[in-house]
Amino acid sequence: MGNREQTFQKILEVAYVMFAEKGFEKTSLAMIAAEVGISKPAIYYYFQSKDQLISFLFEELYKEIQYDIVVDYKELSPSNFIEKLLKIGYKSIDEQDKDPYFNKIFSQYLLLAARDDHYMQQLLELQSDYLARFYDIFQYAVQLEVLDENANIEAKAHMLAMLYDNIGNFMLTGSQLNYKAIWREAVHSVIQGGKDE
Amino acid sequence: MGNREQTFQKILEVAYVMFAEKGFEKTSLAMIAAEVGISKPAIYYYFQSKDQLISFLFEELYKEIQYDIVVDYKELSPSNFIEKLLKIGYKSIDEQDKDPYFNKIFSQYLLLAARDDHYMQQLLELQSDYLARFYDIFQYAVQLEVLDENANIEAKAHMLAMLYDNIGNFMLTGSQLNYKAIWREAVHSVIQGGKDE
DNA sequence: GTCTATAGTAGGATAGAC
DNA sequence: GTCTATCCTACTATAGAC
Repeated sequence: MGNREQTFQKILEVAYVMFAEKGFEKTSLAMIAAEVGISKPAIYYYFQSKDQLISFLFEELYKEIQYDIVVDYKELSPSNFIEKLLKIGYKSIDEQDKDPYFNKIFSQYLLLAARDDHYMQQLLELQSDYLARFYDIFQYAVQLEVLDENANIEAKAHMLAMLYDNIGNFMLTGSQLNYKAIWREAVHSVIQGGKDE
Repeated sequence: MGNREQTFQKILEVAYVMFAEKGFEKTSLAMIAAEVGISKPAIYYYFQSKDQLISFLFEELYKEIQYDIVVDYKELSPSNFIEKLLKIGYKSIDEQDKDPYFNKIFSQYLLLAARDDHYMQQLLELQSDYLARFYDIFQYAVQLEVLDENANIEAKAHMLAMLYDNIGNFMLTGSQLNYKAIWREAVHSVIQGGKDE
């Protein structure tokens, strides 16, 4: 890795942390530069503007998220279906403990999206991709006869997706809830309810 | 209402809308003053600083939220329990359609809270109050024998509370989901799951 | 109670040297 | 590739007149 690439990555890393901790607006380029160990104008060699730096960071996160929920359908069976569904939630809970910055940054992009169509469009893509993954899993559950085909598959899938999403937000506030128990309850409720209807 | 009170309220109303639309940082006191029809320094007659205006607005919202979920336990019976629980969600969904500003503002205070203990403390109070209300309702459900006492009451209550909360966030992004169907599914899943265990 | 005028500060961004 | 120096703009906040 050359000097150029090194500084570039360092700026991104520092910006990621500072944006998460202080927010986009309250983080000035001067502060980032100081932390990186370069001067403010040097940042302009790598990024056209502060907005472009923020936007570039989003693109990087965007790529990461898309590989977040991965399910290997070949592994799914009627007997291990619930277990696999539980693991999806557990994994997310464990990861959010590890990187406390991610959600702080991400919720800021959500706010930006309310005023910027470019971000909004990409976030909506993420969101619908996200909802679709849960929906796919539930459709497969019908095939496996874990769920009745008359059960309200879509509502069940969206419910779990929305809960999954909000666990991250709650962890952000530092609430010490038993998230795994909540997720377990949700998964069991949804699956059992679908067998009885 | 005197002139003084009138201008004071007008500043708050204008600030509420502009903060929601553009965000705290991108809304200057000059913009608020222009919209109100006074000059910028005039705002300092009513508020010590911009931060104090933001903080005051939060206090007002804080009071509103606390009266959000109201349940009259005398009205609850085994036969109408699910119906009443459904109404709590429906009401929130309908109200968020009406005031699109509330969530946009509120999510900004959430971000502030991550860096300001004062906000964090109050938000945590709101959140635990909120979780407790759902928990109380579910404990009452056990009394009514709508739910088995061995059912995981706490997890069920927290699950519904978190879903309830995130419906607002999703509506903020403009996602056109069938929120009432999702809420209905959640309520039914949770109650039915609890009877069978 | 609201104004005009202005101080003081800090931000993003650019020009040009090395 | 990184620097110094500097510009422009916009903001919060204050002083003091009316």
